[in-house]
Amino acid sequence: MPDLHIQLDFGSDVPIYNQIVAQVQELVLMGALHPGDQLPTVRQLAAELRVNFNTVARAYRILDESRLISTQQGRGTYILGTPDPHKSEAARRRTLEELARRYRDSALGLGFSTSEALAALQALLSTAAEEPSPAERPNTAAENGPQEKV
Amino acid sequence: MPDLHIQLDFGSDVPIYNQIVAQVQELVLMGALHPGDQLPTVRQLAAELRVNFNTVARAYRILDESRLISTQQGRGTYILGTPDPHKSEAARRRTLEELARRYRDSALGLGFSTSEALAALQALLSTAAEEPSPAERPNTAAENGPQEKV
DNA sequence: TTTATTATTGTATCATTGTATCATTGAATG
DNA sequence: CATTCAATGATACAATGATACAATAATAAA
Repeated sequence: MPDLHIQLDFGSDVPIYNQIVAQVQELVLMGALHPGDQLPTVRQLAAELRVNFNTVARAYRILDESRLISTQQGRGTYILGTPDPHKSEAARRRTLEELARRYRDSALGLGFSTSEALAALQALLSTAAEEPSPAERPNTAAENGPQEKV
Repeated sequence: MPDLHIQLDFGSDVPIYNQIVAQVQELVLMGALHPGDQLPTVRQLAAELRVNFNTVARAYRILDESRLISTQQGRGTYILGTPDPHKSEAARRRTLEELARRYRDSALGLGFSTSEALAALQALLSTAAEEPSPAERPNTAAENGPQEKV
């Protein structure tokens, strides 16, 4: 759990929670925080910064909504995996193949044939015609990161 | 002791224990788990899912209270009689569709298109040509399950 | 076999973490 | 002034984790 060295300016007109948001974003961008890293708890950081922990929680929630971190009740908050660009194309491909294997095995385990599994996927993809552009979609999933407290 | 192939989404707002409950219900409903089958121990499943075993225990307790499983201190947890003995074909179909949805969403989360997801599955199914016939799968069912002293 | 010991299983209790809701503050505005 | 509203604080809560415990099984000892 790294010390974030966040510096607040209580005289500023920019709200505390926004200062926290900005500085965490900065730390991630500069590479001081890596995917999977656990952030201080809302109460720890709040004590360090001499603010109410709700203010830290509010900052964390904003960062969570922007998919930069993952806040998990009872577990903590973790830096979320960077969207895509850092993962090599080969690694992405291997992950996709692993997902396909899992889907096939699950279907077989339920007594379906591989052709039925394939047909089910085709049916799903044809019904949901509107396929969101990967560029626009705010990276809903991938959630690889935070479950392991590194 | 079957591997349940439970997949958790730590970023979701639905609690872990509810995700476990839902997926076990699913597995029973579609016939992947039969009366008498022993579930993984709370610690085994917890280690596999990277969560605290109390979380698994909480899920098991909920399933026990709904009379779907029987948790027995010192013995383990076992599938009870299914409330609906005829696992409907519709339920199996719904489960397959849910699995397909998960596969698609995971692929999209990795930045792949739906067509790429489909192609990956097709490639996998073509390479592994040996497909076990569903008819051959013997019902590994409850024939001699570990007598539940309920 | 019988008994004692050890291991494994689920249970109970509390601590820790983030969340939800409302109260308070203080500055902007009329 | 009074009003309003965003920012922050206080409190209660839900989800998860850590630890000790009790019940059952498995094994060893007598």
